Amino acid sequence: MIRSSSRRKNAARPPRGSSFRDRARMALRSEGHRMTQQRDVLLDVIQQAGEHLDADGLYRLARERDNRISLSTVYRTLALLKRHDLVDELHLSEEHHHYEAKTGDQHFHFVCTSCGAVEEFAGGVAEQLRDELAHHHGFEVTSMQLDVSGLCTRCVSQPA
Amino acid sequence: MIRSSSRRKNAARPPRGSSFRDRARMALRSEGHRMTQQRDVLLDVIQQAGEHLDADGLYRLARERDNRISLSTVYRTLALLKRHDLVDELHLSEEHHHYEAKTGDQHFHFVCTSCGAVEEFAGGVAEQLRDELAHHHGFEVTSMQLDVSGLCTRCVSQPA
DNA sequence: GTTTTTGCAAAATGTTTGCATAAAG
DNA sequence: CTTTATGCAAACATTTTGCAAAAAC
Repeated sequence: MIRSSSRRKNAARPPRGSSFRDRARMALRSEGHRMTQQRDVLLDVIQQAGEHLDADGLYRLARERDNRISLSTVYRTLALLKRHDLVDELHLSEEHHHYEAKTGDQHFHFVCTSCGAVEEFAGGVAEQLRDELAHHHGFEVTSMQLDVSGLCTRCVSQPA
Repeated sequence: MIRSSSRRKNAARPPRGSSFRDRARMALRSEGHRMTQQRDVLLDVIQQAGEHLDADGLYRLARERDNRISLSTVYRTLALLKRHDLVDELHLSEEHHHYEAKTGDQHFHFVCTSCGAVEEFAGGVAEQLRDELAHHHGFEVTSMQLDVSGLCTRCVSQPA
């Protein structure tokens, strides 16, 4: 007997609140991309680790679970996810890129210059800024990236 | 006859409102660095061109004036200027770094996703954000970089 | 004359790509 | 069986470095 849960497989979009992994899976499939072992592991790693990993970090984590993955695949997958707006590529102050699952709610980054910790903070500033730019400059804002650096709570209290 | 302008040469710091070039010259000399032809040209180029050039762009411009300069020197000079807080290194959404003379007054960047134009805008947001981060998170902010992307006035009005 | 800076070529990074093979559908 | 994705190694773009020669002081 067919229950109201577990609907038919061609559901148009992932249910509200679904995990990054589920959303990504669905988005990729619906565009005719194949769900390979490598992509599956990567999606999981990105979701779990969550915070600001670089390609090499993701590669390492993925490899711990399944060593049949190469760095090229990591890059290719990240590019694919980026194209589908599933991850954000961050340009923090380092020489390489960082990636994170896109959540929809705007948040920004704080990097501690002393210990290197990266923390996120939500942006009430965003809306205000968006308006200001629209009014004063005629810009139509599609994305913002705010990166702040300085000393985090711990490093403030215990100077190096 | 000695006039009140043109003071003695060991003035402690560059006069208020002096050009980037002058400030830089002075800062470097006072630290025992030598003022070479190459550095001189570069300082001038950075000052004149002003906006967000990458190393290669600066190299090209410098070379137009004096072909006795190499890309290595450009990089080395930029690193030196960065170390002395005379230029900012920007991490816009591209693969290479951009540089600009540090002015002291906070400004942020808007990149048009359609035509690629980079515009600056001053930040009244800055102070507010600094306070918010100090109070809510205990961060001591030393620098902020805000990069906004979207459509600039022209591209809004004349869709591609 | 001593020390710093330069140019060059070579190395080091981080990322992308061509191509034959493997896996997905 | 057809098409897409993978691994590998090689290519690329940007930035850094070692070293002998040149320029600054």
